[in-house]
Amino acid sequence: MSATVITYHLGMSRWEPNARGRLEQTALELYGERGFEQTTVTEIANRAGLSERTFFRHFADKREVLFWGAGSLQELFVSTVAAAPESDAPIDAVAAALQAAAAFFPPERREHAQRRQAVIVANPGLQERELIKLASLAAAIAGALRSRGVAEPAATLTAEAGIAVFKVGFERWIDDANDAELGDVMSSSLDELRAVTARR
Amino acid sequence: MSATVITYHLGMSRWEPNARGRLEQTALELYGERGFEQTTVTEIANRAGLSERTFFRHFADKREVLFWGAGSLQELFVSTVAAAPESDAPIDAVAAALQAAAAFFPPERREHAQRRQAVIVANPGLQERELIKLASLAAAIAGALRSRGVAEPAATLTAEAGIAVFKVGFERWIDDANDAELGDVMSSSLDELRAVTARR
DNA sequence: GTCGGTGATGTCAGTGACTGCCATCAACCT
DNA sequence: AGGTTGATGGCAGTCACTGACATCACCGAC
Repeated sequence: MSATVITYHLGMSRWEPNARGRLEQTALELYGERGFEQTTVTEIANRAGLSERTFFRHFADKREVLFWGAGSLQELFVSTVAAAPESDAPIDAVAAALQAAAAFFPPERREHAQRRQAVIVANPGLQERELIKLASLAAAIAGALRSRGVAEPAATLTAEAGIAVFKVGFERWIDDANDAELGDVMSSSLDELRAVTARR
Repeated sequence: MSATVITYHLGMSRWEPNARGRLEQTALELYGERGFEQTTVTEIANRAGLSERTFFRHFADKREVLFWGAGSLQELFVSTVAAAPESDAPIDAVAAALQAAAAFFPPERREHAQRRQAVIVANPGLQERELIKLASLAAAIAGALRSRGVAEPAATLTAEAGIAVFKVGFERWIDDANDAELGDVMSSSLDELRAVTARR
């Protein structure tokens, strides 16, 4: 363990910069090493050179530290759905958003995503948090579809279908031995969903 | 508030029977009256004539008391999928399970379901718990489909599509002003999903 | 240049969820 | 009668999370 150096340097501000980022990184490390439940918030904060209280100023709870990035993904989904050509069917607007989202996970990020996902699947509480983030994403997509004039329940069902594809696609991308592009996995997963729900 | 009478009666066992059921009912009442977070486990247990410690012997945590019935619903889903004719396509086996599940919520149970759902939608933590129960349900359905010889990712996608229909259908049934049968709502929701994912 | 406001942080005390451990006591079995 | 079992109570302890208040470098107004 490398001691975190917290000293004042010439030209530096009062505190080490990027407290939130340090907390995020430290938390992922500790959750990975000892497991989520065996890690206390005090440990995370101290290793990051901060106090427990400061952790809770940056993150609403012990789980949220792993999900802080979800907001930008949601914005990307919503803006892509909104920007799709009017002529696109709802499912095609969602398909476009899936491609845009896939671009947020380039091959370089796969290893980090794997570590993160390993922590999440090992703890039910973290899975709960992931699921509610995805549900929030689905609700936002449904809202964007409604803004395009899609009625209910079509908007919600299309959004939920899109999230189902995202979940399955992302999981396959994480687990896949070959290094397929996430966008391709998303495309084939959507195709598969269409095949599976098609009337015979 | 009616005082809970905890006395020993001739021919009765040492404790009032059905401790779990009393805890469940009391918790729903208090969550509804004061809200989930404003209710302490001690309050629930005491009003039910038990101790906090006993609450946690019956339920893993404060949220679980509202979700104890999920197990039997999951069994119903799985056994119905397993019992569907071999000739059924995966989505049709899931459709049959949706109908079987709908029979678990006859019109008489709607009012209770509404009260329960009102508590859940008012609290993010409870929504998280509901979502992980649905995810567990989806995983179980996917497993049942795999036992029928359905390959991945078709099994998981079909199961997730089924859960999406269940969520949307259940919510519509709860909110619906007219008193449609849940089975009918499920059918039309599934039709809508098919329409929305269909290729043009 | 000094002075007061601001923002990020620390400290501390408190509440409540949850757990481990041990005691109790009626019912049941032998 | 005596031993076992099962559901419970009591108690101490940990830890997540919150509110209130103090600190102190920075920064802009004067």
